[in-house]
Amino acid sequence: MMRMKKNPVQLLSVGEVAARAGVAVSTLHFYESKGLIESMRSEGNQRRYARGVLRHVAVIKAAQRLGIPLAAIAEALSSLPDGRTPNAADWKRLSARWKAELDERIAGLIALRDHLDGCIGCGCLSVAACPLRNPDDILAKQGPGAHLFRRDRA
Amino acid sequence: MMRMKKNPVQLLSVGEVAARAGVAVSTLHFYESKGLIESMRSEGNQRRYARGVLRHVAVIKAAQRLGIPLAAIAEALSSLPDGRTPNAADWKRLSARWKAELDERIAGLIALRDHLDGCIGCGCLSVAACPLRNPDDILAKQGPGAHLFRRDRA
DNA sequence: CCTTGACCTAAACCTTACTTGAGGTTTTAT
DNA sequence: ATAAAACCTCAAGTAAGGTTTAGGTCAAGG
Repeated sequence: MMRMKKNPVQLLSVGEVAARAGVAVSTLHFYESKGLIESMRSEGNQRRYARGVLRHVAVIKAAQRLGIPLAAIAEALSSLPDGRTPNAADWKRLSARWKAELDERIAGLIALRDHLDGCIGCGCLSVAACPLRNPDDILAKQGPGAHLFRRDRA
Repeated sequence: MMRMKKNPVQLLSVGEVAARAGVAVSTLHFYESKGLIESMRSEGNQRRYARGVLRHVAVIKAAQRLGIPLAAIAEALSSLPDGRTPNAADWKRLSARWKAELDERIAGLIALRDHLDGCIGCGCLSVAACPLRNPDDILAKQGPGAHLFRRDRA
C-alpha cells in the first residue's frame, strides 16, 4: 500500500497529502474545487502539492472547528501572500481575525446560557421580548462589522 | 390579510401559529413531519393547534441557537409529559440538560481560543500533536456521556 | 508484459433544515 | 354566492460539506 517514489523534488501526491493531513483524497479534490488549496500537475496529469499545503489543510480544519464556514475560510486564506510561503506573521493575522470572531461567539453562548434557566422555565419566551428568542438584544452592542460567522442558523 | 375567525375554542390555525411564533408555515409542516410538534385537524382537514405549540416552537428555536440539531431537540421534547401541558418543572429539566451541553461547548471553544494564537502561528499544527488539531486532548477530560452536540462537524 | 494500486473527471448521492412549486380544497369576507 | 386568502399534499429544489460511484488512465513491481 502507498508505494510512492522517493519524493523527488519535495512535491507530494494527493494520497500522501491525504494520509499526512488526515483527510480523504476526495476532500482534497473538493477543497481544490472551492479554491481552498492549490496544486500543480505532473506530466501524467496527477496532482502535486508543495509541502505548505499540509499547513493549509491544518488551518482549514482548525477553523472549521471554530465554526467558520468554508467560504469564509477561503476568503481568509486568499488574504495570504501570493508568491511566497506565508510566514508566522501572516498566520498570526489570520488567527487574530478568527480569535475575535470566536470571542464574540463565546460571549453570545455565555449570554444564552445565562438566560436559559430563567427563560425556558418562565412565561417570557415571546418572539418580541425574550432574550432567548432575540439574539440581537444580547449579542449586539459589541459593535457592528466582522460578522464572519454570526450567521449561525437563524 | 390574515382574516381569521374569532378564535372559537382556543385553537390556532397554522397561519396564526406561524405569525405568532415567527416562523414560516412550511416550517411548521416540516416540524410536524419530524415529530417536533403536533396538531389536530379541523373538519376540512386543516391543522389546528393548542396554544402550547407556541412555547414548543419557541423552545425549538432557542435550542437551535444553542447548536442542538433538530433530531436531538425532538428527542428531548419527547421526554415531556404526554397527557398534560408541561409545567415549569418539565421545562426546567429540559433547560438543565441543554445547559450542561452548552457549558461543555463553551469550555471547548474557550480552550480552542486559548490555543489559537500559539498554534496557528507556530510549527506545531501536526495531526498528531497539536491541541488545535486534536479536539479530544483539550475537550475530553470532562468525563464521558451526554455528547448531545459535540458532533459539531468533525 | 501485465497486473495492481494510485490517480483522473464528472456526476450522483448523503444529511440537515428548510423552501418552493404544482395542483387542488376550505374558509371567509363581501 | 363567489372570489380571494388560507390551507392541503407531495415532490422537488437549495445550500453546505463532503462521499460514492462509474469509467478510464498512470506507474511501478514481478
